Amino acid sequence: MNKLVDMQEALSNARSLEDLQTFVEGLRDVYAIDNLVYHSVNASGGQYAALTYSSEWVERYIDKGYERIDPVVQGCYKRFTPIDWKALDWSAKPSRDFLGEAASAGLGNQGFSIPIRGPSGQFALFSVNQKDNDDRWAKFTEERVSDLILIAHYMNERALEIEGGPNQGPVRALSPREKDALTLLALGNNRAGVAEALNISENTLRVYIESARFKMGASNTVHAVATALTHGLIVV
Amino acid sequence: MNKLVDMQEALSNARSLEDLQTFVEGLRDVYAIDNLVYHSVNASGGQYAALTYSSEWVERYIDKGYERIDPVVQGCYKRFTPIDWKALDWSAKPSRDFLGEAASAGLGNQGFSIPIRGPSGQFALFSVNQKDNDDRWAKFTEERVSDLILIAHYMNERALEIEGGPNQGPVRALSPREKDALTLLALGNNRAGVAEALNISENTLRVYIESARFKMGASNTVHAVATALTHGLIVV
DNA sequence: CGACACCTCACCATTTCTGGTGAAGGGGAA
DNA sequence: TTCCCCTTCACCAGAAATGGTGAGGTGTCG
Repeated sequence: MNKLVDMQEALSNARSLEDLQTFVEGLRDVYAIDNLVYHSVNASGGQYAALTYSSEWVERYIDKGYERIDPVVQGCYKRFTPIDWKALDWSAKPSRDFLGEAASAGLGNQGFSIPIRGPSGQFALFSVNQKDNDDRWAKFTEERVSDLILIAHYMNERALEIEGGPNQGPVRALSPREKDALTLLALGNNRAGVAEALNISENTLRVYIESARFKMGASNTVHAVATALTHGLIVV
Repeated sequence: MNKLVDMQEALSNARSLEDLQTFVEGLRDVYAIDNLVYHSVNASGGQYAALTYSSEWVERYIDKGYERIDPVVQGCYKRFTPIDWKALDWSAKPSRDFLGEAASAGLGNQGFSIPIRGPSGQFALFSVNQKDNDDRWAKFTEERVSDLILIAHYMNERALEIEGGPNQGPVRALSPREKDALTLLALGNNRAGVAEALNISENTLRVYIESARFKMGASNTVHAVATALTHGLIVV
């Protein structure tokens, strides 16, 4: 009996956001986990989540803007590798208060999260939460973390493909010169410096910046560079 | 005999970039793959690669700047999910020429790549290249892709931890107001708009932008926003 | 061949940004 | 309590970016 294969198949049949919610609930049961969370944010700020926490906790979390102090979110955004919640920094006072509140809301004491990054600035967090002692939790993570990493990535893949999910439309590709221009600007050059580096006149340079801006619907240079960056159109 | 577990152990013992090179060669032999490539680029443009291609091909590739036309690189930068090279766009003339050259250099006709993204704009590509017919290749990918996804992620993790590898030092954290300011700028607001949104004077806003610039060593606003973005200091 | 996208350059008035300096109250950490 | 960082505001001159329009050449795809 291979749980991983079953889960992958269940995922490949998911066709809607509701299916993903059903999937995380099924995953929770199959792996005997207390709570599971999949949460995705895209470059436009659009969010989508499928989770098994109580709606009271979710509402409170959103209401209070806890994502701003939650060490899981704050810590994972700067990482890319799965991390046990114990390894995060809980020293700040707001963090400890938050921890107490979470416990009151019925969350388990153990957890780990898998950060997932996609193109266009998409970022998702796949978290497992469990009420358990350290020994059993260590055993659980050792056994399950590989499966869950794969499931997290497959789930993110599905979520991005599903209509209305965290995905967002493509942006028109940039021409080589437009990429060059925006890349050099992102690196800190001003227009004069970029024009010199590219060996073109500043007037020509402006045409590239403006056409790139137009293509991406950006309102100014800062916006254009930021958009190109978050959409993976340029690499700095 | 579990190859995956062996490989994970071999990886956890890697302590240097040379060890990673040895690792990819070992991985190639254990999985009976023709060629393997791990290539990482960080936000500062620093690059590191461990691969099994001939040094002639690597030199030629770098010399000619083939990363600019290689559909594998171009295609993967916009994706986050493993992809078979057959599914990429090879229609452009430079792409087809490149394919011919690669074949002459002894590369196999089949391949897939696993894009991996880290924080601070780190991006790595883990590619498998094989000379094989479609049927056997399909069977190979079906059997091995899960293992290779995990290995790719573990390898990237190790590479980032190794001194001199693709990782780069942290940047001083931004204050909440500094984040607000840069975020709104990245979204396309000008200073007047940001000041209004934040309900502060434009003079105050400037202090934030300048102190953020100072912290990140950015030479202007575009650079500051780009840096904050690629280092995961702000989310747009 | 014609459409279309790309690359190159110019001009000009206006808006916006930058650099540098000074100052004051609030809060947390040592 | 003292020190440092955060937040808030002001002034000013000079540098840089912007918006809009026009126009020439090259290459590719159908």
